[in-house]
Amino acid sequence: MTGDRYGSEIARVTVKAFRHLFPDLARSLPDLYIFHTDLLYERLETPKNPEMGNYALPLFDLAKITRKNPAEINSELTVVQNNVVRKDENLAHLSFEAVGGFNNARVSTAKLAESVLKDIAKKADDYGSSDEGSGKNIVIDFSSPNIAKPFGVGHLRSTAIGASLYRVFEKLGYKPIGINHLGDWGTQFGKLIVAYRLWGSEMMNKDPITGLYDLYVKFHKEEENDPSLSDKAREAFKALEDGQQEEAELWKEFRDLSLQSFMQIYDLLNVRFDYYHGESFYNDKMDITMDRLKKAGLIMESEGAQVVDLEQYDLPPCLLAKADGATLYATRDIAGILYRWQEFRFHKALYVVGSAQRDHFKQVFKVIELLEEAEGTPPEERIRSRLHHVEFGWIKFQDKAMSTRMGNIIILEDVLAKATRLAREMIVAKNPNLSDIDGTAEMIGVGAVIFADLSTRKHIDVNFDWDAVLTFEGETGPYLQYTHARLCSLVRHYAREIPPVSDFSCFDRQEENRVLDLLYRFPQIILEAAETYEPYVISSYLLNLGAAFNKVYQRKDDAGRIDKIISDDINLTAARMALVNAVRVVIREGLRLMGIEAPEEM
RNA sequence: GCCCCCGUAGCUCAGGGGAUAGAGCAGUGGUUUCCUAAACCAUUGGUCGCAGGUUCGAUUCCUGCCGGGGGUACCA
Repeated sequence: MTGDRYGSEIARVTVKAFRHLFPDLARSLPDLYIFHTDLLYERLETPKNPEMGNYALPLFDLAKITRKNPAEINSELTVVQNNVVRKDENLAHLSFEAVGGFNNARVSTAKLAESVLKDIAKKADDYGSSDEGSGKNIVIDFSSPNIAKPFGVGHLRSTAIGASLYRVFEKLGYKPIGINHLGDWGTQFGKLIVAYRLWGSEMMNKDPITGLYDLYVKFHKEEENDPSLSDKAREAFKALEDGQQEEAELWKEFRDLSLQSFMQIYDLLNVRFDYYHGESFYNDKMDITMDRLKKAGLIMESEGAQVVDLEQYDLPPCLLAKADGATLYATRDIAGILYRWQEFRFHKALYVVGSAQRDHFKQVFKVIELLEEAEGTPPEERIRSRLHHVEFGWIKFQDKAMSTRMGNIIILEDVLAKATRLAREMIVAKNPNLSDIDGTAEMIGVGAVIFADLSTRKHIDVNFDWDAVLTFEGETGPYLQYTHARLCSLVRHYAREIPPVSDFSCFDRQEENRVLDLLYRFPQIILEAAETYEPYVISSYLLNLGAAFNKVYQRKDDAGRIDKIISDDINLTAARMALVNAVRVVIREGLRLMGIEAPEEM
């Protein structure tokens, strides 16, 4: 219940009331959750409908234990609760109400306003920050596109989720270490080298990445008619692995070209990495890794390949080396884990990789576990429990998987460019005097694309839908940016320092309570996003906050006129501006955590 | 074959043993002498894939089936 002051208070009052109501039960079943503040706190829910209050406790199971009607317990309970609260002026802001089997608790809007607005005014952008992660490294492996292939929308999820988790953990005081595990090694380079030698001159005079991509697609097409190409590709890769100069030079050229083009995209997305250790980075660590696994007695030969048998764990064998001796990606991942542990002593290592690779990570993590057992690593040095595969669903297009090989892919740069162009048109139509039209259009276009990607839970497969990404209305990034821009506009209109609020009693409406309740929960939302590795928690929260505020912003008085934030009533205006500023700060910070910029005007 | 994920409004998605199943988009009707209408308000729309089971209570948990996707040793 860290930080949730009101929840704790409600739990305490309720436990007190239960002890009073059920003294016999407290003796016979002292461990029952209703007699323990922390256990009862765990049972508190947020009411379905905000009008029902700020917290709710369902009493149905209690009805069973006490053999009483839940509604009856509830009405007796609320009488006692309200009595307790009335007698203690420190708790006078709480009230309880019985609604069927739900015991609903409310925090007075004025009190909520006082604590939340003061807190946010003081901490500003640091609201919701903590130092719980202080001194702890979190390795985040994300994005990891394949060299020599275009950066498709399929790679957006890993990039957006990873970049967001990076910021979330950083806000909680951890030291995140972002690693881009580039796919810069493997048999596809054999294919590219062969393709380049055969058709390179005709393809490579256009844009290099498009050229490489065309070569890749062409290779796969030709391979169907000419199986000997596959053998040539294998040979070329073998030559590369053996360090043949000609192959190595080609590889380096492909890698440099790709990296250059990826950097443009990362700049647009505002994503950065601490390391670009791709797969090739581990080439010189493979022998040591294999030796270590051999020494631990984990490796056996099977059908010519070197494997770790995992049958007793219900997993297919983990392949470490092919029959021809070439290593595989599992080997590189294992080497990567060992290297990262040695280098960073991470508290956790996250692998933001699609769910298609679930079995792969299960295998790799299991091998690590077996290695630690075999080597007798002391418990505090073991890393298995620190490793997490943060998996997510596919991005499909028209219900089909996108495939680079088939040439059926949507290029992220095109999507970003299209969204930005559309945003620009909108600005020109609506706010042509805006000073930085191009810069703002980019923030909006890119923000729309990122938000769309982070606005569904990560585990489900999503269909890429041009319309969904290019919509700026409703539950979208631009909706939040727009709300934020209007808040900034209010601050500009107010045109003076927002003074400390002296009287919070003007916050007395349901809609304001809702906004304040959401602001109050922001720190918990960040924690939840970190615990579940789920940026969606933040996007959905921000939409609720935006909608709740817009309701306040556009409410009307009895005469049907907009009840303005800025009015002749100086004190009322100052108080409302404190609320405006708080919402502005939280939306801007929330968007930042998602990797989205918030323009002050749009 | 076996394993995993998904199936909720026309569309895209939330919810996840209990309070009338929620949003956005699309549809319909409103709101601006303008604190940015990229907004707000109202309204239409659901046998929560199907069939059983557990339970006082299931859209939610369990089993089976149907439909979609993914994984299942030398790709990553």
